[in-house]
Parts: sequence; C-alpha cells; structure tokens
Amino acid sequence: MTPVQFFKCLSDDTRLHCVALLQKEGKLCVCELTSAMALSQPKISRHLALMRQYGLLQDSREGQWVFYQISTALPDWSKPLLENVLNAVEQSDVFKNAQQRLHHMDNRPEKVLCD
Amino acid sequence: MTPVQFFKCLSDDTRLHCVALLQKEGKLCVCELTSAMALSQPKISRHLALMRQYGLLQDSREGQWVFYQISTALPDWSKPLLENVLNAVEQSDVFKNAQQRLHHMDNRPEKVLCD
DNA sequence: TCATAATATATGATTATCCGTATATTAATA
DNA sequence: TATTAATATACGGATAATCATATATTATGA
Repeated sequence: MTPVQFFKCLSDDTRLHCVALLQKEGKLCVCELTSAMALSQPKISRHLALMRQYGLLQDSREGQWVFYQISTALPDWSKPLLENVLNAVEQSDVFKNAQQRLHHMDNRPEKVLCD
Repeated sequence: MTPVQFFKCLSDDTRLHCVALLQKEGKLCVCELTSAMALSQPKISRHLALMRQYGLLQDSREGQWVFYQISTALPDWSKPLLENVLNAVEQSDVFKNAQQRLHHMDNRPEKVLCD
C-alpha cells in the first residue's frame, strides 16, 4: 500500500466511516457494516474490496459471514496516521448514527474471538 | 474542511508531495514548488488552489510571488494526522528528488520571515 | 507605457470514480 | 437437492478528476 492509496481509502465518506467503525469495533462482517451505514450491500462490499486490495483491510470467512478488520500487517508509516482517524470522525452525526444502528441490530453474528 | 476533504488533499501524488514539502520547508512559492516537483505551472497551481479552497493551505502574496503554507488555523483533529504525513513520504524517491531540485534552484525568491 | 515574470483560470478531452441494478458465488439448512 | 442468507462481481450510466494547452491577471521594472 502506497501513501496515496492509503489516503484514497479515507477520501470517501463510506470508506472512511467503515474504517472508523472497524477501528472502534475490531471486526465486523459485511452485513453489520451494511446495517450500520444504512447503505446497500453491493456498495459496502465494493468499498471493502477496494480497501482489501490496497492492503488496508483483511478479511476472514467464518461460515456464511465474511469479517473485515484493519490489516494486522500495516506499513509502519501508516500506524500513527490510522490511530488518529477515529478521532477525526467520532464526533460526526454520520458516525454516531452508524454506531447506534450497529448496536441496535438484532441477529448480529457471533464472532470467533480466538483468531 | 471535512475529514474527507482533508484526505482527498492527500490522495494525489502531486498534492501529497506538495504538502510534505510545505511541511518540511514551511513556506514555498508556486515557482519553487513547480521546480521542485518538475511539473507544469498550471498543474501545480490548480492543485494548490484546491487545497486552499478546502482550507488545508493558505497563501500570501509577496510582490510577484504567491507563497503557500500549511494553514495556521487547522481543525484540531487534523493536526496529529498532518504531523505524520511527512513521515509517510520522506523516504520516497519522488520526495527526495523534489527536495534536491528545490535546494539546487537558482534565483529562489527571498522570503519575508516576519509574518 | 511596454515588456516580462509569476500566477491563475478557462476549455475541451480523457480517464477515473461511484452508483444502482442485476446476477453469480458460497455456505448453511431443511 | 432445493432454498435461503450472505457476499461478491459484472455492467452501464452518470458524475467527478485530471491534464495539456491556451489565455488572462497581477506585479515589476525598464
């Protein structure tokens, strides 16, 4: 991942808020992000795929769910930047509403915590 | 400036390296940035105008030169992010070459340092 | 006032991005 | 095996970004 690719990931509202949610929640499946953001599944899925291709996110399938998280193998220069991303958006209504919807979801999939 | 606008500024090679140069050098005129980046003057000028409109940069005319610098009135959330931008690019050849060309320029304009 | 240097902007073409919709794929379950 | 849920991808259209080129603007100095 180049610095420009890193910043491209964050230069779109949908992607930025997904990253912030993943930063805060650790690991979310596509349907959780879709509900939280109140956007269509293909839209979320396309944005997640882009960030996976750039190397910002990694995915792991658990049964019928695919969980996304911030990559565990990020370049060093990106880590301090990423730590300040959540801070930049957590006050916004869009982010707070997304968090609300996430925590009010019913049927959230169980996470396997041991990996 | 919204977070997305902030990241948009940094999601293009030309803009990212201009920001990094301004971070390192403090204040540069358009012709210095044009020489440093080895790109056309209108191209540099357009990118600088975009970042000025978003509020990331501010300009100040000194005679025939227009100097750009990182805005002195940035939102709080952007400051720690900006501090790590230079770190992300300073190792790259593009950035090192730009610095080389900047310091090897002849006829660099004098800066008024008292403002 | 004329010429020049520095900078900004306009124009049109090309390319990239983003989205809705439809459909394909994968896994679970009846 | 048929169905359903979750996810990914393909397609086409709309919008936005980017660029090279040409030209306008502003300031300086002869």
